[in-house]
Amino acid sequence: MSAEEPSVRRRRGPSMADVARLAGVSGQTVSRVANDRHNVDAVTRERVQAAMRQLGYRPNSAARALRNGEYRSIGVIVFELHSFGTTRTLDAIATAATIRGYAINLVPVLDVTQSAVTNAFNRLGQQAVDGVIILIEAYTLDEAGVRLPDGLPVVVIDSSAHYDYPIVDTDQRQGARLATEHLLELGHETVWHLGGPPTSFAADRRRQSWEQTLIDHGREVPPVVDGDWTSTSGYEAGRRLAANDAVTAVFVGNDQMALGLLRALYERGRAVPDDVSVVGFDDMEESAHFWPPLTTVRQTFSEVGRRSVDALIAEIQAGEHHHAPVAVPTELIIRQSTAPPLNRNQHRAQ
Amino acid sequence: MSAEEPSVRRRRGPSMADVARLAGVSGQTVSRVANDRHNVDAVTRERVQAAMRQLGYRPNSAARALRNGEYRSIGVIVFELHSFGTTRTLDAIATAATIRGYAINLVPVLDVTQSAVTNAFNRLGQQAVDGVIILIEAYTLDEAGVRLPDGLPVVVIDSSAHYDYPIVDTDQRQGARLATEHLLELGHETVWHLGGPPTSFAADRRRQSWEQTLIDHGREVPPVVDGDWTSTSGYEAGRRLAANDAVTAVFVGNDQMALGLLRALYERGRAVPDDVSVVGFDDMEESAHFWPPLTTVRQTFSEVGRRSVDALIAEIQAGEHHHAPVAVPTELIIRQSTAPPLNRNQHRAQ
DNA sequence: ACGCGCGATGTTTACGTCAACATCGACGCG
DNA sequence: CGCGTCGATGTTGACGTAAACATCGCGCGT
Repeated sequence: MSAEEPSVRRRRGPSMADVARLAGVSGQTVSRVANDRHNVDAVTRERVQAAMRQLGYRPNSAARALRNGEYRSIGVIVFELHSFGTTRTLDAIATAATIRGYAINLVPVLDVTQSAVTNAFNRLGQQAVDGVIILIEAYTLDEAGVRLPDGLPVVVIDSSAHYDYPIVDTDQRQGARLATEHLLELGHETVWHLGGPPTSFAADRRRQSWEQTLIDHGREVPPVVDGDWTSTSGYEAGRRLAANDAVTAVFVGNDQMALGLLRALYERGRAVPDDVSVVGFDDMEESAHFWPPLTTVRQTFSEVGRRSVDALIAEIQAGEHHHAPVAVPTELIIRQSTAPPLNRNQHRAQ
Repeated sequence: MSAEEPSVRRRRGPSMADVARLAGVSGQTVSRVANDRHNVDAVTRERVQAAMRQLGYRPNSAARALRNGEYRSIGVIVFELHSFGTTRTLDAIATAATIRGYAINLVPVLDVTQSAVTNAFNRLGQQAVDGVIILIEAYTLDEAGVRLPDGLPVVVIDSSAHYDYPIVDTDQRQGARLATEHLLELGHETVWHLGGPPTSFAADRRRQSWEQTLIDHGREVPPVVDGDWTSTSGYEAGRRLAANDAVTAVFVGNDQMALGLLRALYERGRAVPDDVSVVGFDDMEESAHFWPPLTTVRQTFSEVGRRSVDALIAEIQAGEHHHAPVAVPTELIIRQSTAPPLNRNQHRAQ
């Protein structure tokens, strides 16, 4: 142990040339072995592999990237890792990319200012990536007069269609309609909405679709209350809704805010689902254990992640440019936070 | 403009040589401008920058890495992005690394098998990184007879001390003691424990510390119930605890499981905190809005992330090797899920 | 027996950047 | 007025890899 100690920390590991020397072959043969080419004699291959093992050789990916003109790496621009959706999508992207043989380069936007976004884009421009997935709520994108280098393939998740980039997203419209119609079918006269931040396109589409659904069914459209996706904002907005006896059904923009609303309703003594029905959006793992277990719209984040990686790699490899946005469908998960409305008498009686 | 158009623009962008030609200088001068060296005439600098803009030049990071022998990139091995802690820590790592001028290379372990872990390590060995942060629950590490290439600096988060790598982690012992003593001070005779998976070192340390605290106070140590961090497992384990009238205080290994326990207690008709007090661990954003708002131990994930990046960069740049593990302290956040026990009479009366 | 073909292996070179060294001209000082 | 100095800029080469091309030797067909 003491004799082996690598006291002289050398920056660079062994190169092909070192392996070649030890194995008594040329560098090219080492290269062929490293890349699993077939035209190498079995004996030679074995000898080279032994040399690699002995030296602890690992190919220098910088040299490889320089030589080949591609990095086999995907950049992912992310604003924050606090929301359930972003996290899950990132997870799915990482998995899909890994399976396809691409590495992930995570580029956080440090704060909400324009300059921070521009900065992140610039950083990414310098980064060793073949393409980029943008995973930030799009308003930030819109505000920043941001330009990624031409010729760098880009896929956008959760965004407006302002950009000439392919878009992959959950089918927000379909999900919001599912939620709203579920509540109407239970017999509620109308459905209130606790929405996400107005700056988010996802929130905006859910709001629009909720509104359209109500209109399609000839119902009144109550005023919207906005949160910012956090359960704290859901609680605060929820207190206003809880104080309003006309509210019997609420479609909430995500599960975290729904949790805040549930709390506000309890504090006000309004029973869920007897007095008020609540539907969320996302289906986080926890939602099944809220009290009562939350009826919600399940997003298939894994699918969103996978599809965006597929789209990006298609662009990288073939220069394909799919303009048709991909919309991943949702599914309504009915649990115990929704029920038919009690009529007024029963309600008051209880 | 049209005459100039590089219509056959293939994979590779413009290089220094292209910029140099357009600006009428040597490549070296372009390099100096790109790297903000001071010894360039202001006029020349301006001309070069104009050329860069016109061509959309961005330095080729592969060539740079090859030349300089460093990637300015950190690899992060991650098992899953489902748990609150992992996500937050990753966020903090990404932020800290970016500030220090390092990129993040995210390497997911695709599943729990040994080969997947080994595989991830191998992938990482090929990756363009100067160092590695391991952010997976350590048992997986232990089982896989894993070897990262020598000379590649590594920092481990949430792990055993079996490895010769620096460790940064939340002070699990102190946190568990805080939680347990809080419940004892409220007057509970003893404290039950709903722990994380036995394979997790974090879970193990919390369990040990809870037990030690009880022993130090001369209390009985009840049998442990285990979950796997998910709220579903918390619910299932919680049903057993809820059915046991002797249980008046529970320290839960994380907030997600605590949510499941709360649900189990409600279903059983046991009031929180009047019949049973509950303390969680983590302090997720949602915990403040559980019903009742959860008393919990706050982990400062941002600090854990920052410290691990600091430790890693110190190793990368100076070859320093800190063996002293870093333990980041926790803080008890008292909310409404804990209270003194009702005495038996009152309890039965209600 | 001779040459052709083919598989195994070697040699050369370029990928883009930047450190090291070389050069060149202007300015100051004795 | 000549030489030294210093700042601005240019030239060369090496980082590690892999494609393209070159070479070598063996077996097979006639």
